[in-house]
Order: sequence, then structure tokens, then C-alpha cells
Amino acid sequence: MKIATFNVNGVNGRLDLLLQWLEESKPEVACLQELKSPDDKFPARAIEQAGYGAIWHGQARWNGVAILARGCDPVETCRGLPGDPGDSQSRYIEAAVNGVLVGCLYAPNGNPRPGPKFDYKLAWLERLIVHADALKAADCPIVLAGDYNVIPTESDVYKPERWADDALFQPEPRALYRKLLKRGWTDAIRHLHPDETIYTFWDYWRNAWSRNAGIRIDHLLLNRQAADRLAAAGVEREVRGQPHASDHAPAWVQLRAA
DNA sequence: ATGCCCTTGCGTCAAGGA
Repeated sequence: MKIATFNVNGVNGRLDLLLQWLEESKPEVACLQELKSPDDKFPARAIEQAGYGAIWHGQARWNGVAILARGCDPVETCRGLPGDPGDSQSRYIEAAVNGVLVGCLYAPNGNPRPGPKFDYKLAWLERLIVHADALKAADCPIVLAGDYNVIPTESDVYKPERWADDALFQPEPRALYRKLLKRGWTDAIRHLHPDETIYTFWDYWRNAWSRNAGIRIDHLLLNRQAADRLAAAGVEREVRGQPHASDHAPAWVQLRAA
């Protein structure tokens, strides 16, 4: 079972690229972020014609997350990250698909720092830890996939000093990410490829793609049951190199059947 | 210290992204 996460940077603006990717990559489950689309503009018909059932939590202009399931409908279990009724940003959606619980998340960027956006990022990640703890009660494989907007270590960035002042690479969000791992979640890609240089995002600016000036911020975190079934994981870099591409590449895991 | 590039929206520039 292949589960992928892809920050599409505009689900309508890049619909053709998304459909082409679904056809070629054929994930059983696809977690999408940065839809940049309100709910009523989500391209549900085109995605259905591509063979995918879908649930989505959109928002005009920014944010927005969706879960796609090949040949079936995801069974929604949660919409919006719990823990703050005042949080109206569409950054979390969760569903059961063929016995696997999948959380699709888009963590806040947090820039500029310091300031309210950085505070919101830290509070959001704290809430994610609380929710992830609660999920552990479920006796099934769980995958928390998405754009965490956290560069975990110096190995995950082409030039650490360039990102030293950026919210993505601050000690606080990195500590929260480590806290998640310590509580029993496995960073699938790093687990299988401990020494490889792997990026999932390349800035549109400064020819970052052609220089391979990337960072790794899209992660798939696995609970114990999912980690026990982990067969392979990687990043589909070639997607980033296409014309009119998103600034992120899809990342994926392959889980063995139970 | 800032811009760089790219998206969306009732837009003709602003705001957000990372």
C-alpha cells in the first residue's frame, strides 16, 4: 500500500500536473496540502474521473488539505486539528482507508519570527503532539503525512547557515518534531535512508532547483503498527523538475499487507 | 537587510508562502 504526501501549491492551478502524477505514481492514498481553494471549487469531478475518492477541507486563497483514496472513499475521522476551537485555518484532515488511519497535515510556516505567526506554529505543533498521543489508542497502522514546515536536522538542508534565522529551522519547532519521534513515531524516509541527502522542497527563487538547494520538510510519521509494515520510502524528485511544477516534490511510503 | 518567484482573488496590486 503506497501512501504519498504532496504539497501541490494550488490544486486548481496545477490540476493537470496532479492528475498526471496520480496516473504515473498510482498511490493508494494521496495526502494533498496547500489546495488554495475553497470547498466549492475543489476539483472533485476530475479527481473522481482519475479513479480516486476524496475528502477535503478547503479555504480561500491559502491552506487547504485533502485525502484521496484510489478506488474507494476515505472514511473521515477528523476535520481540523483539535485543541483550539478558535483556529479556523484548514490544516488537518484525517480518514481511515483500508484499515490504515491517515492524518494529512499542513503545519504553519511560522515566519516572520519572532511574532504571532511563530507562536501559532509552536502552539499548532503542540496540539499535533496531543492529538498524535490520542491516536495511539487506535489499534491499527497510522500515518501522519504532510508538510510539517520543520527542517529536522542539519542533514536536511543544503546550507544550514542560510536557514539559521528562518522559522523552519529554529530550535523550538525542531525540538517539538523530535518530541513527536520520541513518543513513538518513526520518520519513515530518514529511518530507511539515514545517511542520504534527501530534499522535498526547492525554492522558486535563486534557481534553487537547478542548484539542488533544497530542504526536507515533508514527512511521513508512522506509529508502531505502520512502522512494522514499512517496506520502502522515498521522494519523487522528478515531479519538481516538470514545467509549472509545485515547489514541493511528493514523498511516499510503501506498507506491506497485514 | 532585502529581493528573488509564484499563487489566488472581484484583482489591475496585495498578501502569503518558506
